[in-house]
Amino acid sequence: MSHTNSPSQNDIAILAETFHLLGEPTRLRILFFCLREPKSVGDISESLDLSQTLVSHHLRLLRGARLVRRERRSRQVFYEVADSHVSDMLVDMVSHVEEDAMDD
Amino acid sequence: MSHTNSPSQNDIAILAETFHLLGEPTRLRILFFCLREPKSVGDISESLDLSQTLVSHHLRLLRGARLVRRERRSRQVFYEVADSHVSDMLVDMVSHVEEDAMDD
DNA sequence: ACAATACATGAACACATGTTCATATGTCGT
DNA sequence: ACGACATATGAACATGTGTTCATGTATTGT
Repeated sequence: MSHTNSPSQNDIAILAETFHLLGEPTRLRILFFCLREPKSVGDISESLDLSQTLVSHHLRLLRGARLVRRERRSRQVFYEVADSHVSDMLVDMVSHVEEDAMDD
Repeated sequence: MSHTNSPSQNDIAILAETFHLLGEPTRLRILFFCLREPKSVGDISESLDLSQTLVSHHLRLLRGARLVRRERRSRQVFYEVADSHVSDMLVDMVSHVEEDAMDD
């Protein structure tokens, strides 16, 4: 049974909110950085060359939409892409983009 | 061979631009409306209850990112989701969202 | 050529948002 | 308890963006 009917008003809202959060280079970089394993805020900040404050702000938004998980380890806080739905989604989108790039 | 390396700087930019365009309820509604078959601007405008001007503006952005195609038929202009990459992407995202909704 | 239909474009405005600065909160070692 | 380290929060600012209004362009029929 293939899905031909249009998504509900609520689905649209959730989709839009999700896409909106993903539609920002800095946030995307953060997400891909902690796609495979949990990364500390400091690690993200240094590795991506972003201010700690900025990283925290973005992580808060991502966590609000349940795109990342939080885990405390003593003084540091580690973030990781929330679940396989999200990571699959991101990986799928990369393949789409890379395939599209070949069409030019 | 599964894809574990992070996307290039350029991929990030394209991804972000794409997600950004999708992260808007009005644009998403337009996209899903002309997902299966070409729809005229007037049809989109009436069916989704949006001003014709607004629809045109959004379609311009969507076309700029090659998310929709244009086709003239005499006086009317029809738009359709550009290709199967884009439509698959949209359909996949809907399933992700609907599956996630079950987890609550 | 003119009017009418269908769509596109540009300016303008209100509003949202990414970033920075300053500061607060939490956690560990001593 | 205190200082140091790691992260979070709030205000403020500049910039971006969705929407509307007014107007322009293209196509068809007469």
